Amino acid sequence: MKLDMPENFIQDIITEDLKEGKNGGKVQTRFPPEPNGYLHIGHAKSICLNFGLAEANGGLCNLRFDDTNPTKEDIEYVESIKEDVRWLGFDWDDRCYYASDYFDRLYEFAIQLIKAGKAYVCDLSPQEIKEYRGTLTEPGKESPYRNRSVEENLDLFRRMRAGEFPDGSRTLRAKIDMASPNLNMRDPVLYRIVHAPHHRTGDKWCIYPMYDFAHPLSDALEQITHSICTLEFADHRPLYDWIIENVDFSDVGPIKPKQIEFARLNLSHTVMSKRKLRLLVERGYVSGWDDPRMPTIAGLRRRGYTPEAIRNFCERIGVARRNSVVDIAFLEHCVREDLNRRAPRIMAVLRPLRVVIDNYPEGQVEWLEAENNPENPDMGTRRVPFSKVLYIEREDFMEDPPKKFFRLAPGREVRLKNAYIIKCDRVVKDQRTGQVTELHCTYDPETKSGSPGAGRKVKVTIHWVSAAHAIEAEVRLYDHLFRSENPDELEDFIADLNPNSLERLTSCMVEPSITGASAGNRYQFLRQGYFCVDPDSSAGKLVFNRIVTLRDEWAKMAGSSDK
RNA sequence: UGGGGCGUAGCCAAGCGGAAAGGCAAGGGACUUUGGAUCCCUGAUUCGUAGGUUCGAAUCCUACCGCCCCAGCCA
Repeated sequence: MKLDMPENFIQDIITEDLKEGKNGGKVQTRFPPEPNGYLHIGHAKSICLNFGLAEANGGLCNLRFDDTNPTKEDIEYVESIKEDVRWLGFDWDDRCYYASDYFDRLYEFAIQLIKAGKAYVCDLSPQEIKEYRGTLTEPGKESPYRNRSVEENLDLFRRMRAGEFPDGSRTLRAKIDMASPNLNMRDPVLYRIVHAPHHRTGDKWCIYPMYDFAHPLSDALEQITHSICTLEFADHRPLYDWIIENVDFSDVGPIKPKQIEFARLNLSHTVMSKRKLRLLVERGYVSGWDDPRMPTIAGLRRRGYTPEAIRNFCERIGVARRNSVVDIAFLEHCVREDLNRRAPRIMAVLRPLRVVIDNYPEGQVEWLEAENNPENPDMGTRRVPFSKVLYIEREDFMEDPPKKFFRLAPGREVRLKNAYIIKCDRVVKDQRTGQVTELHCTYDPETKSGSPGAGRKVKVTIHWVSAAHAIEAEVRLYDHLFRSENPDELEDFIADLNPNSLERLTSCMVEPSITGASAGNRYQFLRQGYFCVDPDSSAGKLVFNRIVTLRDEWAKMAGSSDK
């Protein structure tokens, strides 16, 4: 996987380190997800960064599951995470690690700290620890258990491990500084007692290391040179460094990992926290983690996004320390750009309006040639059937058109893509509702595409499908999940859900060349957007997801003031 | 009122003492058998504010203002 990483401040740091000969010229990164939820596009940014930086600097990136909290993690998530990282196009070879694989060594490191008088077993309850911690503006108080002897600490810690004490009754704490202005340094908990089975280590442990202890040491064990994480961990860096400096792991290697923080990705019109995404899934606001409206990798994949588009997006948004909200329009731009080059064109009528070509011979069928992708002639051509009765898009006809409407109207002409110019002669309406039910048109036989007479200009070209040959399909149209640009800052983000984020059209008509399409296939429906075959499709019925619309000048005009 | 971060166009984002990159969005035009694509053009006399240093400041200094994060035995 080759990423064209633009320069960023982390690359600057790496470049500087390399110049100074740090770490023997080695660059080693890691992507460390906690298996407690599905990956989303924010993780994609981190994945691209970690794998990209490693690759750009001749190094490697490990996949490491940060699974130190058995009560929140599950094997289901590790499988989905692996699938998503792989799908994005990254390869960790045989370097898939688990913090839980290090539990034995981490335990030894803890013993080491105890022996050095730098950690102690504390009997304070969770509530007491909180009270002793102090506040943002006042220093904390030292635990009465802070100065136990090394022997007693060793004994107690071994018994913690042996399961002699109930959950919450004791912890192992680092002995640092209860008066530190950085709360993370006020004797942070290193180990807690949790009598819960772990998805990988089973019942072997009843004490589990905290992130602040496990993470720097896992990095050390893997000899990570640059440990990249998000901004909220900046306050933890002094603790990260304290662990690295106070634990002796020189037998594993000389590299002392350094933590570097960057701003996580926020996307407009969606939420990114696992908690909120889980809520959407659990309360049924979406169909699942892979609902095509979700910003999860699984959701984007099902929607039809390509890994290339997502990677390109991640590379182009930049890496900085400033909190920001990237406009989702930029993500959409990235897929359009990718799909414009790759997606074959086909004609599909989403909201059919029947058109009868009065002067076209009954029963005649012409198979007309159509380009598969004007951007790429190598993609070849196909034949589409033309006959007397067609469907066109309801939106492509207006009985009383406004000034800028160039499409079909009584007495007006349009070109049918790859076919003929037709003229609208008569409008048939439902007597009761007044709804237009059918158009009668005449075609100009001289204007067949490719023929000498085809040069005649009309204002616009529309798509169509032969009624007798059309394949009926369901099409799901998606819009932003939330109405607000930044639902995250709302008191009640659920109330901001876009009621129109999904529209299902069940009687769409697609040209017959679609026959045989399978889940995951992507197409451009001419003039409408990019669509992807959904796994819900069955032999009898295709289901499409709209990935993204095409840019639409007319929609912009129509959407504004005078329609 | 403690500590840690961050303020460059509507949204991202380069810039690191010597005349404010680029992308998205927006607007205008050319072209077009997709109102698609493509191609042109239009934006900051100014970088949160105010002072200061300097021949010269978005870049250095000072003060102020604003926003984000931290008081889980979560990560």
